[in-house]
Amino acid sequence: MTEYSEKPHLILIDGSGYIFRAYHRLPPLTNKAGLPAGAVYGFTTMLWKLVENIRKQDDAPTHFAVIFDSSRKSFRQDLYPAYKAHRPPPPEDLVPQFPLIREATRAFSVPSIEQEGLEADDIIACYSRVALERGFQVTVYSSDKDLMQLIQPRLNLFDPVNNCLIGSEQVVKKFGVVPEKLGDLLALMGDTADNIPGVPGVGPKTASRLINEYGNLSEILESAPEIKQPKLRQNLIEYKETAILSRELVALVDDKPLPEPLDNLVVKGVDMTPLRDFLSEQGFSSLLARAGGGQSAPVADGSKEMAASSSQSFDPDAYETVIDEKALDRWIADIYQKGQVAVDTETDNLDATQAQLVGVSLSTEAGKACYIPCGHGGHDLLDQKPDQMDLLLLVKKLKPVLEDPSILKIGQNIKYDMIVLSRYGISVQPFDDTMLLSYDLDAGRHGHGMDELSLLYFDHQPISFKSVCGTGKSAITFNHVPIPAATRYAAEDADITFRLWALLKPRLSSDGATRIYEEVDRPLPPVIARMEQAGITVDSVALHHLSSRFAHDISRLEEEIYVLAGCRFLISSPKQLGEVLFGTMGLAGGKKSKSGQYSTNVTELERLAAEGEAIASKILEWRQLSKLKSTYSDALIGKVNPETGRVHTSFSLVGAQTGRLSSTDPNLQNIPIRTEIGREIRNAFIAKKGHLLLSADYSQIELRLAAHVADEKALLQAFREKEDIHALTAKQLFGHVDRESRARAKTINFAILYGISAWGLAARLEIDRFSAQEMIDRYFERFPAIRHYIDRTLDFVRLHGYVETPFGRKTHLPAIKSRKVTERQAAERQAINAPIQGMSADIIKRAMVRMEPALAKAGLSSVKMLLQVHDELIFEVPEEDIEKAKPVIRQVMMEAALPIVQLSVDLEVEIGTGTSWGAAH
DNA sequence: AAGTTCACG
DNA sequence: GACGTACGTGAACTTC
Repeated sequence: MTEYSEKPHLILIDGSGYIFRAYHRLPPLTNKAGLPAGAVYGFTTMLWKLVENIRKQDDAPTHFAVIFDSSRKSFRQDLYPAYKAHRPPPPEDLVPQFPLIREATRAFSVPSIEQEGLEADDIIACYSRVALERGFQVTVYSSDKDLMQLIQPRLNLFDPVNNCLIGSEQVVKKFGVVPEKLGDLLALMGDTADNIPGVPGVGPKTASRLINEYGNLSEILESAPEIKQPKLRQNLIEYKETAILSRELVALVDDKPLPEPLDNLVVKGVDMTPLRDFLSEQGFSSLLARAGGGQSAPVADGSKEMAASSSQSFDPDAYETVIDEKALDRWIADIYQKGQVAVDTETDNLDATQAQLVGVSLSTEAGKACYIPCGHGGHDLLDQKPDQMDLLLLVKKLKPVLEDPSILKIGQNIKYDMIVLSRYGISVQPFDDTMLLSYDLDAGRHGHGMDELSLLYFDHQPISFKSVCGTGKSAITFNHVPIPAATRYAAEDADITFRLWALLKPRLSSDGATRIYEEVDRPLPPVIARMEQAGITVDSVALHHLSSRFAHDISRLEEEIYVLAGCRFLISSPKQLGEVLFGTMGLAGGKKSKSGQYSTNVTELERLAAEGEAIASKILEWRQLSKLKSTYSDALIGKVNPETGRVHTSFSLVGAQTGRLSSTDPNLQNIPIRTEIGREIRNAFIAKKGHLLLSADYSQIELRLAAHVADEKALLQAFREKEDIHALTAKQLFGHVDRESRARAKTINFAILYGISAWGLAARLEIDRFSAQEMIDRYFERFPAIRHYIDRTLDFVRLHGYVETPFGRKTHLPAIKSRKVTERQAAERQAINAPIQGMSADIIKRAMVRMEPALAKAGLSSVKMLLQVHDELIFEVPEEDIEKAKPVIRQVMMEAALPIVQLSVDLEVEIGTGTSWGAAH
């Protein structure tokens, strides 16, 4: 037996878990030989990362192996033939990849282990037992709940998805029992994926309660007759044998002989030859390049060239925790010397409007960052607070810096920090926002979250919020994070933010994005922050009434639907509904969706309803009411902030590729209006006492902008003469105007904005493709400049890979070069639409920025802007100021494009007022 | 986590 | 000759 001078550490990779994750994460690629290799590639990159990262760790492994399932049969099938019987066979394009994946493992000089009759979990258990007996530390890379049974001192799981360790504590948090009891819990619960029966009616909650009450499974089964709940008692008695069988099935076997001696798993350097051979055989050229040119591979003799590929590496131990005044003064002096600082606030709530400050992190140069805790420790009196900075002192010291006009503050999504800090009397300015920089430079290329940008630019995976605070119910708020961990996380965020700024800011001018950043997006965060903080009042009583009315109608409809269907089923399940309608009931209609399911969407149901199927109209009504109840009346009540009594949405500045805002938690940009019953939801948005809501919306702004960018004289003239634009189109296309032809013309006008296709238009208008094509041809005949605009735009996007608005907002469309026709055509339609939708967004954003100063100048500071819904702004106005406010708002909105863009068409603004949002329309 | 549906501009 | 269709969002729900 070999002796190790260092403390031995064994890492075991659950290979099967990795395979399936790689398969689902990646598109179906093929290798050089034309065989499917998406999973092979994914697995290879994961292994690469793993091998590379492992070397960087302090407790680097001395032993390392990847474990695979050998075949689909294990001893468990002998025990219980139905075990995993419901599992569909692996996808057919995955099957040929299994042997390649084992080959990949060996190419990295890593042992690949499997054993007939045993599952990977069992082999892992066997190695773990032996290693622990020999005094090893063991880490199992898997998030499989069965493997969590193994957790004990010196053995942890590492969850590769969330990048965090899973120990006893996490198991208790997740399941409510210690790892030793997990087998009993899993046996009681059962597992549908593995077809482990368990005890009916027992889920995770009941199982953990029973275990904590009675100690273990056999005690529970023995004490079953005493249990109070009749159904549970009966099930525990009746399914006693099933429970015992389930216990055997979930138990991991740890006493089989090892397929390879433990000593054979010792970590060696990577032999480059087989690795390069493998990569080149598969045609993984980017990886080959990284492994090539005589450079050594990831683990080879501990060299650092992989880590050095990013400009400067990240060292979490270099970050400082600042808890005394002197240290803070040193940082402030450094900020004044440098002239700029990256700032990030840590709080106890993701919702900025409710968040308390927990700490602040600062960074003044790459690699140099600190964290200043000021709100750690629990909030009840008994909880001890750690040594940290006094909150009031911190605010007093930081306020002059954050408000100093000569110091640039850099944030990643700085709107959040502005909202938090404003509640401590700090108004941050001037500022840059790295998220907005990225958005204005690279919309359409990738996302703009910090983790994604860090990985992209620095090849560095930041410490995840999840790994610090956990997820789901067991998540803790940041004030409960121990300060050393908080420093590593928070200071790193400031460090990354600073580095992103240094990288992205210079690109503004070289990429031609200065105008859109400076004139449209950068001024927005404080404006939107104030809107979010203002919130809007909802009438909870009215919403409650609506909810109960909906509930009543929904259950009535349910009964009627069941009668018509002749059976009970989950109406909310499209799968079950499709089977009932088109299977059991035998209604006409075919398989529609990609996954082979019957389509049951509005169009289908309306078709059935028109054919006289009573059940279809009932389902449509049921759907409408369920939607209104669950998404609106129920949900909005829960979103009322207890402190303000109002609902505060969060607007995302980078949510849409085109420059539009988006709204979340709750989304207040999709409140119903199109149906009578839906509009009642909108009526529940009300003005506060003595005020009215004012809604101002741009009339047909996108069509006007299309007319402008295309310079289509016929359309421009029609707008100038205030003609009904859809009626005009109807007249041009059909020679006459009535309700029907105007509605069709309206559809066509929209189709133009969206990038028309004969098929799409045909479906919408329920005509054949040829008539649709004829209509499109006629449209272009009458409005030739529109066709010219489309052609020009497509030429441009094919040449440059992006389109842009007159304000310089770019949308990148890399799919324009796709070899797949459908992807390419989709990109073409986006290219036609993005400049128009984007310009509309630019204009309303400029109006929003100018609105506050304009109102203030007119003595209307009490008018509050509350919401933006793409072409509409909602204000709350004191009753007596209504008439004075209207012309100010109208003028700002109409002139918002000036002076950068002189539109060849007027923008019209329609204004309505009322006590509710519904009434203001 | 993906797929389906549906609310809005 | 087949493909699969409007553009942009977010939330709830079921299924795997």
